Amino acid sequence: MSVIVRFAPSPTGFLHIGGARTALFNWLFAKHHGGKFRLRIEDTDRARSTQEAVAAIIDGLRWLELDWDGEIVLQSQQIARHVEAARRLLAEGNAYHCYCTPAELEAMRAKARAEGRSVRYDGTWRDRDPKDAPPGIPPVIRLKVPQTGETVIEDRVQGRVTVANEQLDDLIILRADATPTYNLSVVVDDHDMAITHVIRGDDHFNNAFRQAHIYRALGWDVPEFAHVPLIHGPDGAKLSKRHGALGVDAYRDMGYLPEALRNYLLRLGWSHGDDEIVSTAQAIEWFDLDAVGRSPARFDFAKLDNLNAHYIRATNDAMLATLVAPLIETNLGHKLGEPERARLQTAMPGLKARAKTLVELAAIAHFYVAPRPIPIDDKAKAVLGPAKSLLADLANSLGDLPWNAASLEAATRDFAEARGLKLGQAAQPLRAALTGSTASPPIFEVMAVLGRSESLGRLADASRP
RNA sequence: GUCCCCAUCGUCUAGAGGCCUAGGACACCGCCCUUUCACGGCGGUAACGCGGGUUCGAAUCCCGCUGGGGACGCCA
Repeated sequence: MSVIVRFAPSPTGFLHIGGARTALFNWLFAKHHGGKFRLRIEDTDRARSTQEAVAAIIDGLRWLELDWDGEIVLQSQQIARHVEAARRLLAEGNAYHCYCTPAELEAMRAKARAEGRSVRYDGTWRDRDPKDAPPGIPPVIRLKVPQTGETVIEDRVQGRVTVANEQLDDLIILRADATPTYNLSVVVDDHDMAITHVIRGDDHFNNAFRQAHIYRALGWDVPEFAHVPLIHGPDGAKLSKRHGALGVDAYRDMGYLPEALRNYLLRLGWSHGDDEIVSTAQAIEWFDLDAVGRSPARFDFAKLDNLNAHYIRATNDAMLATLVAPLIETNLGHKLGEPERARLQTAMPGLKARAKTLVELAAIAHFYVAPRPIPIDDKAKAVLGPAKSLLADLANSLGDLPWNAASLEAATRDFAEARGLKLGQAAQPLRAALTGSTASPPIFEVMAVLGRSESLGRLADASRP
C-alpha cells in the first residue's frame, strides 16, 4: 500500500508555524515513503473562510518549498458527498434525528459542568420516537456512538490510547441547515482521497475517537493516525500571536530562509541522534513517525537565528545579493544600479558571516551601496573627530598604491608604524570613514570592494574639517 | 469540572535496565584567533519534578502526587 497523506488547513487565517510544521512532517513522510502529499482546504465554515487565507496558505507552502501532489481539494465542493454519507448513516440506523435546540444543549452543558460530570450530549433523542418530534424545529443528525465498551486508537506518535465510550457522545454529523460538520467531512474526504496516514496536530486527538466511529459506521477502514504535539510559546503557554504564531510570511519578512525554518521546525519534536543541521535530502531519508517526540516544544527564536545564520553562510553570494538587494532598495528609497549590485555580490563573502537574518544582512551591507556622503553613526563620528588630519595624510599615502587588500594593509601598517601608532589606531578611523560604523568586515577588504575612487572619495568626505 | 496526553540542562533534544560521575545543539560565561564586529577553535556553568515501589542494578518499568498542555461547539 503506498502512502497518501494530506495537509488540511482551514482558511481562517495565515499559515501559522504549527501548521507549517504539520505540513512539513506530512511532506517528509510522503517523500520518505515515496508516497503522495495532498493539500485540502477545509473551507466548510463559510462565515470564517476567506479567499485571502487560501492564498496565504498556498503562498506559505510555496515559500517553504513544500509542494503538493495533484489538485487542491476544496472541502466545500465535496459537501454533497458528506451529506450523502450522513443520509446513509441515518437510513442504516447508525444515526438519528435530534431536535434539541442550541439553547437546550447549552443548558445541558451548564448542568453537566455544575455537577462535575463530563460535558456531553445526553442522548435525549437517541431512542425517542420520531413521532415526538416538536413541530417547526429542523433536526440535526447525530451519529449513534456505542455507549459501552471502549475505543482504542493506535497512534503512531502517541501510542495506544484508550477511551471509555461513555465519555463519547453522539456527535452531530449534519447540522439543522443540512450542512455537514467537520468530523464527518474529514472522514468522508480522507476516505475519498484514499488517505493512508492522518498526520496532524495533537489538538485533534479527541476527534480521532469520534472519527473512528464514523469510519466504522460507514464500513470504511480507519487510517493510521499520528498526532504531533503542539508548539508552545517561550513561556510554555499555547502559541499566540504575541509569540511566534505568526504567518510564515512574517518569518520571510523577518529575513529567515525557508531551509532554515524547515530545519528548525524539523528539530522541534523530531530528532535523529545528535544531528542538528539536517539537509532536506537527509530529512527525507531519515524522517519517520517513530522519532517524533510526544511532548510539546517551545518555540525559540535564538535557535532559529542560529540555524538561519548557518544557512545564510551556506548560501552562494549571487543568491544572497539577489535576496538582499530589494531590502536595501527599500531602505535606500531607490533602485540599485548595476555597479552597486555587482559590488554587493563582491562584498558578500565578508558580509554573510555577520548576519543572522537577511534583514540584518541588508543593514550591514547598506554602507557598501549607499551614495556619498554615506551616513556616519555616533560612535564612528567619535572616532573620526580627532582623526581628520591623520585620515587625510593616510589617504594621501594610499592614493597611488595598487588597489588591493594586501598592499593597502601593508601601506597602512607602514604608515602607522612610522607614526608610532598601532594598526588599529589607523584602521578604526578608516573604518569609520569608509563604512560609517565602528564594526564592519576587514577594512582593507572593504576598500578593495569599494574601489579606489569610491574609497578616496569617502575618505575625503570624512577628513573635511 | 470531566476526559486524554506530556514531564532529562533556561530552550530543543540523545537516552529504549547496567555503555550515564547523563551526551549533543542553541543561549550564556571565559580563553584563543584578530585592525573592529562577526565567523571559527578550545573550555566552562547548567538537567533526569517529588514520593513510593519492581530489580543485584532505574533517567529508563509500575503506582501516586505535583506541574504543564490539549479537548469538551449545529468551529475547523
